[in-house]
Amino acid sequence: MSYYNSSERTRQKKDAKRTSMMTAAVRVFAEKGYHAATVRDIVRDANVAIGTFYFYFPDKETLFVHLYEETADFLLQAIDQAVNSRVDLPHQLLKGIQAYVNIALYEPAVIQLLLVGGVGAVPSLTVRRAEFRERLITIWQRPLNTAISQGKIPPQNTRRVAEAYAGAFDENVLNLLSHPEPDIEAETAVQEMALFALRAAAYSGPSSVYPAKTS
Amino acid sequence: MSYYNSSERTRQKKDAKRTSMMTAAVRVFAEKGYHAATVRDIVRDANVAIGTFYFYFPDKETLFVHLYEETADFLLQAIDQAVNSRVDLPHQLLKGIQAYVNIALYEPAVIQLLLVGGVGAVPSLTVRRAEFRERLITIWQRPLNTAISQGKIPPQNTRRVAEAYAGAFDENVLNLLSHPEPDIEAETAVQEMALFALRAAAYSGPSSVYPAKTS
Amino acid sequence: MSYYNSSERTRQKKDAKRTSMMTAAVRVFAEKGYHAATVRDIVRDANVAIGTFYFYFPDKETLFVHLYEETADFLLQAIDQAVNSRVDLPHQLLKGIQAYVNIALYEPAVIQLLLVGGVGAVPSLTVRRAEFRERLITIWQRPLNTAISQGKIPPQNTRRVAEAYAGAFDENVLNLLSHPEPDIEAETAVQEMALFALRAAAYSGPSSVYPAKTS
Amino acid sequence: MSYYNSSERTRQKKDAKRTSMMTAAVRVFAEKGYHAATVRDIVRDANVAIGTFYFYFPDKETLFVHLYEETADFLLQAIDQAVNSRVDLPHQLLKGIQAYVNIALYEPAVIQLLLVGGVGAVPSLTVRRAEFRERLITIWQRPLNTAISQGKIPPQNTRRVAEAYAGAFDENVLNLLSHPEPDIEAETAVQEMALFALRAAAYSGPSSVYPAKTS
DNA sequence: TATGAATGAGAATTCATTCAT
DNA sequence: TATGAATGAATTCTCATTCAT
Repeated sequence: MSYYNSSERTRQKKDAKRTSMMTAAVRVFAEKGYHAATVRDIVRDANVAIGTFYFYFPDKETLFVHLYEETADFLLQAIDQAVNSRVDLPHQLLKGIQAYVNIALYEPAVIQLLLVGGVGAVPSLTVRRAEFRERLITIWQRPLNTAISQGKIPPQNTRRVAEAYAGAFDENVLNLLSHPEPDIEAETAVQEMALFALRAAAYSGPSSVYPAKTS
Repeated sequence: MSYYNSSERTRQKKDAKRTSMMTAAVRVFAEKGYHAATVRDIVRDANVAIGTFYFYFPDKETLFVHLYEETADFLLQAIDQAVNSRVDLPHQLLKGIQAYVNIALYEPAVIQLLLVGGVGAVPSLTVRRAEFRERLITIWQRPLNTAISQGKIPPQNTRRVAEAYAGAFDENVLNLLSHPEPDIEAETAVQEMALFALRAAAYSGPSSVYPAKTS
Repeated sequence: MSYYNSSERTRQKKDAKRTSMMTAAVRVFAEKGYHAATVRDIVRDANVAIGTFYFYFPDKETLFVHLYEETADFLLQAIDQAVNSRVDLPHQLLKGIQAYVNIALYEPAVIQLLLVGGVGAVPSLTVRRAEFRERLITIWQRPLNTAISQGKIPPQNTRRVAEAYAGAFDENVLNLLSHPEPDIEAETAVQEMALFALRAAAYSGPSSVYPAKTS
Repeated sequence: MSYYNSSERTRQKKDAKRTSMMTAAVRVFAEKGYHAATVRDIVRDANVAIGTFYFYFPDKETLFVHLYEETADFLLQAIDQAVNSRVDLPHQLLKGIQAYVNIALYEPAVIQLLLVGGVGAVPSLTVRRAEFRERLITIWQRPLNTAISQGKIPPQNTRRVAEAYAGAFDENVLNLLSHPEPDIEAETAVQEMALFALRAAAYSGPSSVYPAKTS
């Protein structure tokens, strides 16, 4: 075991390769979807032999599910942090949406994986997808509940509204991405989405989230 | 699938076999998704031999795409008709949503096929999916534009709002279906969805779509 | 179903192919043993495509186990019938051994399959092998028990003796088959084996099983 | 595997690693059979890296064959010594059988390896197996020949009888081992096997090998 | 028209073996 | 000597598709 203490560099190399393979896997899965993506596609993209794949991962499905969960965690955490960084509903929505759109712009594979890639593909994914949606909905629901208890918005079925938010934002983001130059339109989109959400919650406080627009 | 009876393509009675295979295909595709559904599954369900499948359809993918389009047409037409049956925004939204929810309740396969089944599965579907979303968005956009020109709602980016509607309704419907007894909750859901949409469009007319609820 | 009543010829053809594939499988399994025999070997031998194999059989292991059981049944039945065709121990042994040796000579694959081919190979075979040995031992044990009750041989542990018979005959047969011209030596071998078995059971009746040897 | 300590090959203490791998290999091969046993299984069991395996052994098959031969040598030598330690047929058989049964009881892996493990599995083993059986048969044949020349048993085909002995003892031992508590029954089994063998050789001298049993 | 036996490309996975460190 | 990451040939099995009847 301790014959050569090269274990440090080896470890790092191994981790690097592992990471590079996962990156390749995300690329391929995002591009082709779970079924159409073959293990051969992945290893070709990662420039390793097929056996190497199975040295690092037990099988294709496990890797996919793992990637899905990791990606979901990443997205949810980002949105959640953004939302929690503010205390008033307008800014909570704005920041949350901003976080979502940013990820969509700079890591489009995240959206591909979570919203498109493996939707009806892997049986064992159905559960994870449900969990992902549930957590996403919860993230949007919390600020709504708070706003109600603070009297900022009237009582309403926040669960349903949060669901609607989640679906609405997905569709807006997907459409944004399908544009030729998404980043240019992004800021406008974020504001419109936030205003949409605010109105939908019957928010009647300070109407704009941008102080400049004082009208 | 009762909704196929309304299709022009199936008026020829002689190919009841073709119809039965398409019905079976919808069932199987909806249940298992595109990839997991095998041609054998379909013909077994339709009680015909596998050769018969290839007499009527060129291949699995073509059939799926065809089914997807037909299903999309069916759904879009139903929503469109419902929307167009009214002239005021509140009722347009209400009716449209109602139509959507009804179809989801009584032909859940439609939702499976369009929203879940083959999303990231079939390459040649990407285009059709885009078209489907586009048309769906257009359906929701039109009444918004009308309402603006009538001064019922303030000017706004109706395209973005319509996208949000489409996504929001999908998510609400999907969540509704995942409940144990969707039909019981359906009416409430429809109203909440309509109110959500109305508020989101900054509608400020008669606040309720149901006269009884005068509060 | 009844469109073409060619079902008769088709059925027969199918059965014929099925049989020919099983024959090929026996050949290959007997020659190479379970693991070394690949499905490709079998279909090559049977002159069909690899898919055809899986059209007829669920998988390699199931086929092998089935073949093993069928072969075991065949051998056991043959020996059992031969033994039961006589009533005195000498002839029972003689006939039983004769049957065994005959099968070994004319269907050597039977011996390969049962004694060599898949001994330590397939987990699910362990049970079948144990059953096969058990039944074989029982076949040899019965005439011994009868002989004891008739006073033809002294009381003894017939179970152990029957085990010894089974093992002894196997080894004799295996050695016979490894000779250049087994059939020439076969008759002598059978007699020697029978005499061996008779002596081993302490049989003291008419010493020869062949009436001609009256001395 | 204690019996390898007696091997000349392992006298060099420096390669305890080699020995530990061989021991592990015997364990694993005996437990799973040649094909199911992977090199990884072996090195895991021996607590070394997989590369180490290939430093000591050219490949899996060579090791197996080597192990088989060594194990065969060990068993044959033990039986041979036991047989040669006596001069009269009854005790020669008794001692030989005793030696065999003892090894089976205390080193069951020996029996697994030689009789079960890789019988039809390794092509290059066929020859070694034949040699092993040949030597085993010879061991049993020699005392028979001696007994004939001493007039203790009538002339007979000692080759065939020796084959039968070998097969019979194998089967008896295998059955003994498959019992829940083999060691309890072992002594009885040995005596019955010896008497079986004596009778089968038409031995008519002092009937019991145990003077006490004077009946 | 209808059948279903037959095909074979292609997918996932295993595992003996090599080799840079 | 020892390690274990990396390799890729080989295997089993699936399934869309074809075609003789």
